Amino acid sequence: MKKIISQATIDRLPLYFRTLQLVEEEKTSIISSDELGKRLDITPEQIRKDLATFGQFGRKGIGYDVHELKNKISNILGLHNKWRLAIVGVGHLGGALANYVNFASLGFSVVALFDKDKKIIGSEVNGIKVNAVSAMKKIIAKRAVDIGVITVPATEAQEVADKLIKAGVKGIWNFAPVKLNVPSEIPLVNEDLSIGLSALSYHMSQD
Amino acid sequence: MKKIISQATIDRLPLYFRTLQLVEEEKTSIISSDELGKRLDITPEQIRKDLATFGQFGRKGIGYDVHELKNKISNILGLHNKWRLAIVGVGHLGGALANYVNFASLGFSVVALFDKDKKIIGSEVNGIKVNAVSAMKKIIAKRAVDIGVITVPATEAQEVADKLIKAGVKGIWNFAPVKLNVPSEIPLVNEDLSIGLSALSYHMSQD
DNA sequence: TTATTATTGCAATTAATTTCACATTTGGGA
DNA sequence: TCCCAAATGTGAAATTAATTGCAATAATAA
Repeated sequence: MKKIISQATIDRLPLYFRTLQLVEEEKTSIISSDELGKRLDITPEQIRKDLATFGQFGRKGIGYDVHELKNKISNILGLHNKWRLAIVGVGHLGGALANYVNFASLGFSVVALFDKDKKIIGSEVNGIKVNAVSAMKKIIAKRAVDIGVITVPATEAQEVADKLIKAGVKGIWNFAPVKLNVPSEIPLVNEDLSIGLSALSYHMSQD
Repeated sequence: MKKIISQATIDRLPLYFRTLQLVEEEKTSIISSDELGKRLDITPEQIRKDLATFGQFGRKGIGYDVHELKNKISNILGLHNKWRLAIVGVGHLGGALANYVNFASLGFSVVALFDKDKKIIGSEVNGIKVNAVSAMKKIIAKRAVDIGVITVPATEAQEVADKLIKAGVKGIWNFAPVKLNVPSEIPLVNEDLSIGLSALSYHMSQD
């Protein structure tokens, strides 16, 4: 009885979650879809519809319990899993992600770093030692890595993806600007910066 | 006679553009929607529909001229403008973006860096000197900056956005996980890493 | 107690996007 | 020259997503 939730809805849930975290810190215990919508520029109807896809637990005339809703969304998104990440490619972007503090508030932690460059292997980034790509299989198993983060050049990304999957990661977060082929049971999310930048360029050119 | 192109289509155009760049390097002069689709995992019908929104210039029975199509997409996306970027917040992420080479192939260049931390101001990143946020107005005008890139903490992002707009930038690329209020004539693109990561977590939790 | 106001949940509708189906065009080979 | 295979372009159908309208519920104040 798996309810199908649309990708559009899934992409809005983190926004709700983050806003609820902030609201919770403000010691507010109830919030309406209207207020949540104002903070995020999303219509309250859209929010109610999104939330309704996974059950009803708002209270008519009142609103939603902030704490309860936050936990519910956290569960839907699987954030209680405390996912463990390995970053492959400790260049500028990989290094930045290794230091990215916002992960922690979502329950993610970086537990391994890999690179193929001998000049980088052995150094430490944010307290984590950089290992050789050749040691991937062993270290990923040992540190119980769930998610592989790919921050290598596009030309090497497919090879790295194959290795990560062979080593046992359960999902891939890809920053390389290339389409990766992965088995259908391995979730893959692409973070393609050139799309957003190009879209910005497009909108700036319209007048 | 401005043709309205959907955001979904605009987001696919950079993928077509990038693939065409690669195909061009392979010295291939003609490509079919079928071949392009295979490389990107997008149906050929979808590609033809997307391209049809801005005119018809494929050749029936033949396909599309790689060079012509690439240039056409570049023009649609406004990539011929050679946009000039300023990055505000030279932390790990801002520093990584300052070094990001993929920008160049799309015609973007980073021409200014700003931070409020006195320990960082005056240092150089990728050959560009980091300036104080207080010098923003003057430097943005002088260096003809088009796009402001926000890589400061969420709590400071709105203030930075206001300053960038006052200084005259024509678009904003925001990496801070917060909803920014900007005038409707200033295009804004949000690059929210927690959305993708949360979506990955969601899909990994479904079984 | 009763009216009023706030707010959710949901069905119906509308809008946007994708997929399908096929007529049309082009080049090449018999 | 004529037929066939390979492609595009596009209207129609199907699907997916967003919006609208409203009944139902809860708290509060008269």
